[in-house]
Amino acid sequence: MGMERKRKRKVSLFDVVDDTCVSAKLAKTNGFAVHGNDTNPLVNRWNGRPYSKRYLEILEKRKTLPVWHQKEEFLQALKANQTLILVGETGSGKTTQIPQFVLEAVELEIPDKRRKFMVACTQPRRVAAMSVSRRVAEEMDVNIGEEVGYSIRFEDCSSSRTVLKYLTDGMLLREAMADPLLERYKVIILDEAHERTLATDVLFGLLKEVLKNRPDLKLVVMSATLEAEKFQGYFYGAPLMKVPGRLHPVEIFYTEEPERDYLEAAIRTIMQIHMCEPPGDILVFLTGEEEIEDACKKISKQVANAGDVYGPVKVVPLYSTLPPAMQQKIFDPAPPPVMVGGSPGRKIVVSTNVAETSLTIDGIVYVIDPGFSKQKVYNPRIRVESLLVSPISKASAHQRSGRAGRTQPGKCFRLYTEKSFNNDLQPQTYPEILRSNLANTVLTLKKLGIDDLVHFDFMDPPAPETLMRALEVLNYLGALDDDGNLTKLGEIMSEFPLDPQMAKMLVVSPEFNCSNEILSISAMLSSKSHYIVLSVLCLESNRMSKWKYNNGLRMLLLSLRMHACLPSIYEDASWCYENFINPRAMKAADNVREQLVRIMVRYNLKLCSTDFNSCDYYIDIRKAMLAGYFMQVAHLERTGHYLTVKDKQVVHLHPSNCLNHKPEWVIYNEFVLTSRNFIRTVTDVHGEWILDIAPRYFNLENFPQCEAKRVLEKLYKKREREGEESKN
DNA sequence: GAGCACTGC
Repeated sequence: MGMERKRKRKVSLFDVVDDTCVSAKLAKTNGFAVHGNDTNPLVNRWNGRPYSKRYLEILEKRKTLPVWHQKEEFLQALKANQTLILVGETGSGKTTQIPQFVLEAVELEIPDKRRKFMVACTQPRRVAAMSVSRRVAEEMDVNIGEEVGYSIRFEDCSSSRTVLKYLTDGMLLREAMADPLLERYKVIILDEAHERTLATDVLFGLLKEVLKNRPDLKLVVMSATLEAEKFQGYFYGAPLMKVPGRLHPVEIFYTEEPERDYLEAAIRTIMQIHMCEPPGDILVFLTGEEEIEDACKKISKQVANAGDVYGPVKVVPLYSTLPPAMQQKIFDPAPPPVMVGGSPGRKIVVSTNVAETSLTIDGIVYVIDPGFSKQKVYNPRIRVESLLVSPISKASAHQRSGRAGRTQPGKCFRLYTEKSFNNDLQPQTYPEILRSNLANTVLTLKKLGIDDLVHFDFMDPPAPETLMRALEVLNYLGALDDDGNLTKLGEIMSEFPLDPQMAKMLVVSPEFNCSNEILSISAMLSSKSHYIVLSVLCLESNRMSKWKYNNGLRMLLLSLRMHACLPSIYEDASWCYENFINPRAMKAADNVREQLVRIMVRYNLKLCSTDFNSCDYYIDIRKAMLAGYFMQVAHLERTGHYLTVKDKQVVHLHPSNCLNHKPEWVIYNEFVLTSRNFIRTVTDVHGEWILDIAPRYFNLENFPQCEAKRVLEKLYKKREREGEESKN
């Protein structure tokens, strides 16, 4: 209800607040008047220039895409409905063609030409947004960034002339935070909706509300086929259009019996294909880096043992944290025969789920699918996200097998029985929203003006406990008041692309006189800090002892400080080497830092540092960290183990920590559940600070009985005594 | 004394 009221108010402001006036004027001077020139088939209506020869060539190819056969049908359905669902498999051309069809059919200027609207098309991944928009700009014979553009974090490649914008789903959600009715758009296309990313799921619910308040806005939801009816039900029975894909047939094979060891079975299958099947590259899906590297070694060894009768093999690992140069190897051609007339070579790609959606490798003919992947799971009771090797879904298995049929008919070997496929695999992977900590999402929703989360129309509503946990965390952080309304602090926090704890730490850091340092820490933590230092260390264990000799934390903070002061220093490769720093990761962190600084400046948050020679320098930093992470405190018990405060989980310092002793109180950035409960990226804090900085969370009245409580009680009493003494 | 599925802002 609250949201609707707010929205309506915003609509009434429509004529007063018109931030597109400038762009409208620009558009006119940029030749937008040619818009009416549709009748001249040789002139591009978007920029008034004659079409190039290349345009006409591409146009002929475009017309052979399956989706073109249904162009008229689509345009009629679009005209007649506010929401439309379009399902189509890989190769239908929907991602590139549908937005162009929409442009042809929708009036993007209001009659007096004071306002110009856009068409948006969302993608779950940045690379897709970039590459697809480039392709479409070429197809439309315009320059990228002008009439067709894209917008992703760190890069807005669009202009006042842009009529079609590809953007990540997360980016559209960000835009909605500043413009809740998405008033700059006339049509919004949500692509790859079946992937059910957190951002897409939030956009679903949001757009349903926006559509009620914006009768002129249209929504097209594009997805793979499997969940089409569910989407239809959710969007009030919106019409469904099906577009055939264009893939080569893939023959599916199951095992007769369940496999006990999928890794062994996968390698056995590879060898069978290599020795018995016609030429063609192989793609194997495994679960993680270590498993993949291990498998690659074993495969190379077995191929070598098989002898020269069979063709040569190139085994290539693939996972997202692999350096880009190594990732490129998946596109290398298969090796040539060893001798003239010998058996042709084969490329074997051993990959995580990246090859399922994000990366496409042409030339794959055989897919081996053991049926597992690492998936995120969330336990709201102890607020911990962890990764678990779990069976994949039917949809995922389908997607994997499709990877064999991109260039010619292929084969997919599923290392489980057909019965297991039918009975054991769930139809869809659980959407991310059901497997995540929602603190950040709830903050975003509040900022979007959604007051009543319980009745928010989620396609799959998260567990009430997960929502309650998120509300509780935000309330303790001061982002929401006791009625669940967004506070001024919460509003500022929501502007930062960070988790709420980190956003809080950053927003309050000027009070501790260390925002320059906290900016660096936030930037590095949110761009995976351990890769900056530790991956280098692991490779050079002989240098590690030298590094360990120094106080690790101080060392890291020192480099942080240099980072804060001299951002160009990491361009010096030898300096990076000497200081155990990965320049690529450092550059990424610096990008993040710059973005955070811009937000700080926008909200008048002071950029400041304590004097480096002051003994308060590190203390101030640690206090600011505590101000964000006081809900992630662990206490060292007399038994020598750490217990997380309140949740009372036994945890261990992750061996990658830089501490040379076990402090009584620590705050941690991450709780990871692997062979044991580990807390990773740990900083020591003092009990006295806890009382000062988070008195409400550490209020002893509703505190479970434990050693930490007794220690805190003593500290409170000591403080009382000191207070009285100073009075006397 | 362990070892990060994949995205995104």
